Amino acid sequence: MSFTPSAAVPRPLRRDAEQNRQRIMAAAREVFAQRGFDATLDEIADNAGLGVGTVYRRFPNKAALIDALFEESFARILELARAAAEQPDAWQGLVGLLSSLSELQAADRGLRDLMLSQRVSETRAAQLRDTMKPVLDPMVRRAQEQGALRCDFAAVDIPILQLMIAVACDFTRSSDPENWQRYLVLVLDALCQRRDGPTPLPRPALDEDTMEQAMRDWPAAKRG
Amino acid sequence: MSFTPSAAVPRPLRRDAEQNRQRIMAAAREVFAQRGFDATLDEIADNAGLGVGTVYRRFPNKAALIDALFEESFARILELARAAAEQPDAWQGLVGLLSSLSELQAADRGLRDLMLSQRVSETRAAQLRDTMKPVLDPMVRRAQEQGALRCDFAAVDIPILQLMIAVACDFTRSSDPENWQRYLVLVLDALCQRRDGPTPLPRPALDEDTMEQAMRDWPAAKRG
DNA sequence: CGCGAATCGGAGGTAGCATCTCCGGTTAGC
DNA sequence: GCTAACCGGAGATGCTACCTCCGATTCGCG
Repeated sequence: MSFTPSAAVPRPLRRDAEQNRQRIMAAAREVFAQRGFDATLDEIADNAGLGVGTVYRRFPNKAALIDALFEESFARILELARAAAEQPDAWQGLVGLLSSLSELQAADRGLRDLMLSQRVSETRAAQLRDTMKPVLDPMVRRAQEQGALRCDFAAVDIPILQLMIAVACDFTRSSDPENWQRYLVLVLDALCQRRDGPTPLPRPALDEDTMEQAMRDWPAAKRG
Repeated sequence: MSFTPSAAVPRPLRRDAEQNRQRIMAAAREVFAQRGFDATLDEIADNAGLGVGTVYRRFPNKAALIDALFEESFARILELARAAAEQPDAWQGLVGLLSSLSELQAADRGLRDLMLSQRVSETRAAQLRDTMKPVLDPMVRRAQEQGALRCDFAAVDIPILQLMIAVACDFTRSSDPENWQRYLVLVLDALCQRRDGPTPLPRPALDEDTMEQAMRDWPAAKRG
């Protein structure tokens, strides 16, 4: 039993190979961020300026590549959750967390696929859930005890709300990639215990033409 | 120039053919309701107890079949919208409309694909939008004037909220197909101008195991 | 410098899936 | 009974994504 993370490496990669491995990872980060996990490995290879074969020698398959990138993204998400949970005002913490997560997933589709367990291995998904739960649960309870968060809310609702915001984001992004903020604030107004008036929405509603175009551009509407 | 809708029908279908046409339509209604518009015509043919060839002789392609079913579904949606718009209490009308639409789309995925313009011909989608707009716009304005609906809400937000509820519905349906109601009420609480406390949520949050299973069963998470 | 092992490129093999066609066999109905 | 209309469903077609293969190239040790 070895305690070093990289045990029994028979031989380090040749220098060019190692450099290409880095390039592949970088390209994967970028391409996955834009297109999500259903981007092709061919795309990633192109983006890295390499052939697909090179990618496949370094990573046995697509899942392995995603897995190799998992740790760093996972750490980013966990970091946000921890920071949010440490806020004295738990409601502010929750608001901040939902905002940051929405922003991340709006900017990086791969991260979103990760958060929402799309095309992530079952093990990884479970790992993420198990790590997040003990961080989120107390924060939610505290926000409720402090009287700011509605008491019928539950921590498991968080991913579902993220999913809802993600869809709104996808749908409205073509006209302005920041339009998701409107729907985030709407959701937050749903979560608070009581309020005298609406929180001002940070973005205007889509106008007629934009809406029409959004329906066309929307990837999920593939024609029938 | 003829004013009859079915002009120049060269000859009525043979009796067995006409009966099969009905069977196909019925099967399509059922299968589309369960699986949405990406159900295969092969599935529909099976369900109708016929071969695919028969379906394709009657309808030149899948889009034509969907189109043939469009009118009746379209009428149902429009009917709901009109009824909602006629309510004296416009807020109640809006709440009722969002509820009914959500219920429809939860029970019939085809209807949802129709509402959200997925795989519906551009002409049809435009037709639906143009008909709905003059019904929804005044209702929204009235609800705002009556002081119940937040003033920064817009009628174009309605389809987006439907989309959000649809996703929540998809995600949570495996454990209980009525779970969407929880998220509908959340959304409604976001829309009202002011409230002293939260509207009680009609469904409990998903429990731990259900949540885990939901992530697995979810069609959008196709594995990586 | 030279040589063998490691690496690269990217054209295609393979697989899966959905739409739609084709034609030998069947049936309605005059 | 006879013919035009109809049926069935195997498979042609088209597409897309994952992955493999092998000749050409490059690294880097001796």
